[in-house]
Order: sequence, then structure tokens, then C-alpha cells
Amino acid sequence: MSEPPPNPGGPQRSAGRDEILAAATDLFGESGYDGVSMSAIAQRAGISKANVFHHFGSKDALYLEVMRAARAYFEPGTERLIEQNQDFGEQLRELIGRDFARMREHPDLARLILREILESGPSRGQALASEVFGEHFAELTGLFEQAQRQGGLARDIPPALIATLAIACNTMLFQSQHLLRHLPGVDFVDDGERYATLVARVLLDGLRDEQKDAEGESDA
Amino acid sequence: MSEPPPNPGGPQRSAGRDEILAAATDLFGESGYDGVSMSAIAQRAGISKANVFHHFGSKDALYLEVMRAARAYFEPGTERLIEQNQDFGEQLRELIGRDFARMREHPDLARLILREILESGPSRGQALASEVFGEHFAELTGLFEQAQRQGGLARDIPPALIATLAIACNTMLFQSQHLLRHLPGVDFVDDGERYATLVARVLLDGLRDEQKDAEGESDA
DNA sequence: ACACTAACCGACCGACCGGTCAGCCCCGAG
DNA sequence: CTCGGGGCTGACCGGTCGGTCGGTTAGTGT
Repeated sequence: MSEPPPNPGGPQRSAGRDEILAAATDLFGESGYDGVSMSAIAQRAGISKANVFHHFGSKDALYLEVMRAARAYFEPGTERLIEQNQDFGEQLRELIGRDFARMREHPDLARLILREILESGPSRGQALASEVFGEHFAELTGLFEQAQRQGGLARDIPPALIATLAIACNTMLFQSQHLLRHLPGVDFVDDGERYATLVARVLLDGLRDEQKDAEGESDA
Repeated sequence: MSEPPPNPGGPQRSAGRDEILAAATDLFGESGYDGVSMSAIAQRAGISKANVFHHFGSKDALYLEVMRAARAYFEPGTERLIEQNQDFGEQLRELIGRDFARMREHPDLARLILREILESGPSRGQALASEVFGEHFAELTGLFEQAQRQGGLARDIPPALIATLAIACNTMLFQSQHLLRHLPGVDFVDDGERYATLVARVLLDGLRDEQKDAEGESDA
């Protein structure tokens, strides 16, 4: 009952490692490790199941390879814009906007990593922290620490908490976008720009009404 | 949905049923839908697998029942404290603190729901929104809307976004606590009180340093 | 005593899982 | 030309999955 690969419109080139990797990334991202069979990956890649085992020794090895690629994609320098002397608020807004846009651009990879975080127990969490996310997180933390030292940022809030919150907002919005979209009053899911602006504004200046809570300063 | 097999139509309760439900809740919470077999549930409940199918027609039906129970647990009035005339900041702090504490108190239930959110596609998301989370979310949104109308809360931020952020911070921290714990500078994971206080403070007053506050930043 | 029924069980089924294996095809080296 | 080896395949394996089946036990109304 095996159908020959019709591959309509697709190039007839030889199916190789990369195609397997791409197919696996798609499927793992959609349905998670347990939700995807090696047969499904092979079928998506247009090759035989045995061939998948030929290139990657086992399902775990393939999954690990996919994760490595995903991590490599999300890792590269995110915070280059910090060096610039622009307003910190603008930096934060752009940082949030970029991160969110990247997630929406590669939803499979994002979900892959999110799932890994959710499903990781105490032991796995430590490995993830030190090997995958540590660098990125430290970079972010350092950024906020620097902003604190330069002034303009409240000093009694741990930089790590700021980084966590910034990531959390993006992650959560992306993660539950299909749910949020149908919730009453939610109209910011599809407008990344507006969302980033609002979140940055909340994080910077808080929710409190400035007009009422007059502490003796005037706004622009 | 039709139920051709011996239909447990009415609310028939038995010790067996409850034990199955408890076992299923534990296991599903730990390992997710695909990660748990009906045999495992039966074994945990101390009965035969066939008996599980006798009480719940299928694995999906059992999972759905577990989800219903989980939802019922997380739903009950969270925002009773709103009526009180205490400071809104204090209300927010307590709300965040309570929600987080409840998550840590029943991690399996929390992970169950979190996973459901993550794994839900566009179609499932709509069902979840309308049937499970809609009520709770609307309650939260209404709370913030009221606070806005009473003054003390910036009016140009959608209440739904505030609700999303409040939930997002808690959810994310809980979800990735095992990872965060090992990240540099993270010392607020295990101290729910301190965490809630800090987050409420950020949400209310923002990150900006009040002493400096002025928008004219100077390069050093 | 009987009939009826829900709760419960051991054994079993087909489907599918991850993984293996012997061998085919193709191509470059000798 | 032969030869060998890697990409690739269909057939197959043991095991587990969700789910079914025939039958037993316990309780209850008559």
C-alpha cells in the first residue's frame, strides 16, 4: 500500500538528510515527540522509513539533531541593538517585537523549544539551562543590568526577573494565541507591532494612571 | 457524541470510578496524553484495564473527564477580593500570589491545562476559549475594566492585555521553574511572596527609575 | 428462589510502534 | 570490465497500544 512519491510540483531531486531533518522539524513541532512516528517522517520526506534509520540511528538521535538545529536558529545574537544610544524604551519595544516576530516566523521551532521547556523535569531543566538557554538569558540579564547601572531603570528589581518577564509575555502570547484570539476583548494577537508597543509601555511605566497618581512630575 | 457501549448516562458514582479518575489525573499531568497508557492507569488505580473501559468508554472520554475536573478545580471564584476597597496594587499582588500558589499546590492540574493550551491548534483553541477559559478570563478582564473606570489605571491599555500579562507571568514562571532555577541571577522562583510582590510592582509602576524619570538621557 | 444489572476480570485482537535485515541500485576507483 | 560501498528499499520482528469479548461476582428488587 505504499504510494510512489508523486511529489506534484516538487523537484525530483534526491531525498537526503536535510529533507528528513526538515520533515522531522515540521512534524515534531506540530505534534511533539510521541505524536510523530518515524513512518510519518519518512512519508513526509518522500523516502522509506528504513532510510531514516540509515541516516539517523534512532528516533531519539533524530529528535536530538532537530533540537540542536532549532537551538542554533534561536541562539544567534539577538541583542545587537543594545549598543546604540537610542532610548531604552525604544530598545525594549524593538526587542519584544523582534522576538515575537521571530516566533511567528518559525512557529514549529518555537513550539519545539516551548514544549521542551514545559516537559523538562528538574534534571532535564538543569541541562537545558546550562547548555541551551544559559547564554541567551545571561545576555539579556546583562543588558538590563547595564541599563540599571546607567540609570533609568529601577534598581530594586532583579535583572533576571525583568528578563523572565520580557520572555514570558512573548512566549505566553505566542503559545496561547489560538486560544486568546477567541477571548473577549483580545484584539492584539495579530498585530505584533501594537502588542510590542503596549507591552513595552506597561513594563516601562506600569499600569497606574499617571494623571491621578501625580508624584510631582509632568509628562511630555 | 454517541455512546453505543454500556452507557454510564447518569451521574453514577463509585469508588472505582473516582480512583480511576485520580490515577488518570496524576498520570496525564505527569506525562501527557500520549505518554500514558490505559494499562498504566488501570495499574495505578489497582483495577483491570477492561474495567477502565467499562467506566469510561474510551481513552479520549477519560481524558476529557479529567480535563473537566481540572477545569472545575481551577475555576472557582478567584476574584472575590475585588469587592473590597483595598488598594488596587495590593489586590493585584494578592491575585498574582494566590494564582501562583495554587499552581504550585497542584502542579499536575496546572501542567494538564498548560499542555492543553500549548497543544491546541486553531480549532481546539476556540473550543477551549468558549467552554473552559472564557468565563475566568472575562471575570479578570472585567476586574481590570472596572479598575480603569474607577481611575488609577491607565485607560489606553486594553484590559484583556492586562489580564493576559498577569496570567502570562505566573504561567511562565511556573512552567519553566525547573529551568529558571539554574539560570544566573534567578533567585525568586521559590519565594512566591517575593515574586508576587515584585511582579505586581512592575506591572503597576513599571521598570523606569522614578528618581531619574526624565526622558532626557545622557551618554556617559 | 429468581432475574436483572453494574462492577469487574483475564484473555485476546488488529493496528501500529521503533527498529532490523538482506539485498537492490548506482557510481567512482581499480 | 570488475568490484565495493553508500544511499535506499520492502519485508519483517517483537512489543505495546487502544479497545473488545465472554464470563464471573456482588448487590438488589420481587
